[in-house]
Amino acid sequence: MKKEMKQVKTKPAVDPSTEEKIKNAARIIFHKKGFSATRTRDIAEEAGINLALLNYYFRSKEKLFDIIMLETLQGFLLSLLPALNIESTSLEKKIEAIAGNYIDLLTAEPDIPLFIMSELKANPNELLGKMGIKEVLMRSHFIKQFQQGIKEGKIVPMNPLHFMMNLMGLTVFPFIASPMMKGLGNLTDKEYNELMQQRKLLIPTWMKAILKAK
Amino acid sequence: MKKEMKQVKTKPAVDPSTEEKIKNAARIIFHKKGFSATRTRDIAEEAGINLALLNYYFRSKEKLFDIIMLETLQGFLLSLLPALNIESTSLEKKIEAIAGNYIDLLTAEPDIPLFIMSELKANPNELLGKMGIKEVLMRSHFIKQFQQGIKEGKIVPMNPLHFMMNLMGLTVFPFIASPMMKGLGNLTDKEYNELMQQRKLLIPTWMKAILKAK
DNA sequence: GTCTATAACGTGATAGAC
DNA sequence: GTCTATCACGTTATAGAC
Repeated sequence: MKKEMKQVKTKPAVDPSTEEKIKNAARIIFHKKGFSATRTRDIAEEAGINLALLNYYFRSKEKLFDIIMLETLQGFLLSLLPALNIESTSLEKKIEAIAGNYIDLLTAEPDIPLFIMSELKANPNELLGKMGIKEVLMRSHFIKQFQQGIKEGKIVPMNPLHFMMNLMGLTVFPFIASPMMKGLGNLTDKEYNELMQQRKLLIPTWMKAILKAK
Repeated sequence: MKKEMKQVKTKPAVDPSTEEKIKNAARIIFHKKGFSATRTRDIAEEAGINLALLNYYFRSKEKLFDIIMLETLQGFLLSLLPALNIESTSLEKKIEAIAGNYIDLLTAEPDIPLFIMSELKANPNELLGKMGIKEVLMRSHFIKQFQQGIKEGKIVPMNPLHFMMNLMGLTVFPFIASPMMKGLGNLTDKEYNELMQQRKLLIPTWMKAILKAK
């Protein structure tokens, strides 16, 4: 019996609502600094609004964070699904699509992986369970092709989790470790991004080799 | 002209000094929660001492953190060196040693990688430069063997950084992503550790395949 | 809805007795 | 060296005017 009605936004892209402005600011700051290190004042400043408005719209720092966390995790995991479930493409093509998509996504938003891993560990919640991502992933066409390949002797038998860890490790880890890697290699951001672009082609090659390695 | 003298510890193992107790507690809490999320009160409680003593010995939370950070980073990176510089072993054997060492280290202290990556990013300092690890790594026998392999046509030409990222990605990433992977795979800690143990043998096989992949 | 001012609380650090 | 008590400050959240 709620009486409030969602306000109709006439030009959401040109003139984002205050709520949107706060969420966008929160996303940026939370991703960059994590929950504990961000102050609500930072978010308010980034959004160009007053601190009180944040609590007016979202009641608390934690509630705002939960929203950002959920959206971020969904964006990260669900971006996999389209590639995973196209029945017409080979396993190799799917690997190519996943690596390419992730590298593009993370080049644009490099803070996401470390944010997710840190906050998921700090707050072992049931988010992953609620999202039902596990079931979707494990029943995907991608996994079916993988197991079919094993059955046909084209792929060396291996726990699918190893396979997922390898693909993610090769793709996502360089973004998590970029401060260290840039430091060890004396690389500028531009040079590092070029390495990442190279990996779009390299990772599928490597993954193919891994599938046959024994 | 310092007049203070280091106190002689008669039984450091049995009866650690207060300073040691605080450092050990700080290491545990900082590794688990990172700088921002840990409160000095947590450290004091973990150490079984009073909060005031922490400031008496280390002056500030930040100074204590810097010590832990330096020691942790050294422990993580320098643990590589012995394996890297043995001239009598093959590249394959070195990969085996590195993967095995890291998996053992991180099974015992799984918080270390996420701690290092997070804090290195939050505070882009010159620690890595100061440690001189870059030079040591790039001039190691390990890298020489790698480049020799390329010259002899036994290894597909590849930026050494890709090689390092791959080895670290396959080895270290599963520890960084363990909350997510355990969630996706519905695994207990014990089952996850078994997967990690399997990887001691699998990673060298995969890395060997990667070196030849084209 | 948006602001200013302030309350309520948590945290790092110190004073001072022992 | 170690403790209790307390300060000083920053931060989240709210009250209340507009």
